[in-house]
Amino acid sequence: MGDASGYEIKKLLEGPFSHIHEASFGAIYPALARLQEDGLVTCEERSQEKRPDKKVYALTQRGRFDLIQELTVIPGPDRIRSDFLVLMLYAHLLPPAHIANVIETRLGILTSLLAELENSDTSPVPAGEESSAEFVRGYGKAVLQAAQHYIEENRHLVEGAALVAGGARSETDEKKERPAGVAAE
Amino acid sequence: MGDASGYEIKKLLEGPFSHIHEASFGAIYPALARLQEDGLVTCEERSQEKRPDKKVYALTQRGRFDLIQELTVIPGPDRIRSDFLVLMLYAHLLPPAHIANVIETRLGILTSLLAELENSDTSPVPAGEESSAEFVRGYGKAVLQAAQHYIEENRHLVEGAALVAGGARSETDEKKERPAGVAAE
DNA sequence: GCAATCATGTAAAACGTTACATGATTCG
DNA sequence: CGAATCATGTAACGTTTTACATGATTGC
Repeated sequence: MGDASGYEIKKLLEGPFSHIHEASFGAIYPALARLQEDGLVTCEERSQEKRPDKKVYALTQRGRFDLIQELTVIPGPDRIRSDFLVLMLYAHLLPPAHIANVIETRLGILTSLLAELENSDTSPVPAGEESSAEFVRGYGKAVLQAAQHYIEENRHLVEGAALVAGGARSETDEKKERPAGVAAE
Repeated sequence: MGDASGYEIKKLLEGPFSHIHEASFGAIYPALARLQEDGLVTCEERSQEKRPDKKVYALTQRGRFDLIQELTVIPGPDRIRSDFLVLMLYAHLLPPAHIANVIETRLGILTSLLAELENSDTSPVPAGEESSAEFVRGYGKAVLQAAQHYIEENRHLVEGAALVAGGARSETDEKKERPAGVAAE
């Protein structure tokens, strides 16, 4: 999708592409070095003023060919690790105030990911790639919004869990507790 | 969520929990062995007729305590690797027939995952965990359905070239991959 | 002044998958 | 009769994170 440095790739994977894939610097930099060794990308060093130098990588013809080869494999199901959902599965074991806190944090995460997707609407995309990029962005929006709405409308299922079981509600949250949404009943 | 063997845990992560987390046998069996060594689970060997023996693991009190400790960490964003979305990002580089095939396969995967979630509605859940389990199942349904609907209504964005090329959309496409790859435009 | 952003990279350690080994039973 | 399901496990290999190292500039 155009030339980029390792740092820029990381930022993309944290922002508008966070619903697609993730990678750390320790994965990205060695990968770029390997690709360059194999002649699949070229590297152009750019000096910048008031900023560290950067290395901008670009696909070679062989690189593009190899990419296409990789892409012909029919993809299996997405691989997901949701610490959030694992936690929700055991919501009944935890203090309701903590669950409320987790839910608020999650809604904040979803809101900021959606905001980043909206922002990237206006960012330029190379010719011929507009509709592919639009499809992927739209997919992210649809899924993130579904998650957001579902959580908003069903949070009572996990925040109410211990209300039934216990008589007293303890304020013994050793973490920083910011309720903000426990009341509704 | 009750006692289980390694094999059963794997089946859960392939079926009703596939939208939460994944793990292979090579991760599960060593993990169970470690947990047992640390006294966090107990293991009961059960002989079965006409089936291999199985080892049924159960959380100990210390195991449950440790679990709760782990769960008090506020979860970050979900970690996702979607080969499907990566491919869609480069849809414009691939033959439209191949994209159509990939889309059909994906819709099939989503349908079967949803079916498994519906099935698990009727499976028994230990007392006190009903609403947590329901929340997580409902989340999965909401998100998978959103993906399904989005793909159905926006597949033209990535299959676009096929529309230009003319009507003949072959239903004879198998789930098998055709190594076409280089096929010209 | 302190934290964050920009920017690249290495090495140890942790993590996880894949492939293999074994073997009975059931389904088509 | 071959494939899938049930069932556990190991080892090699590959991948990935985490932590460290460095350093200028910008924002609060």
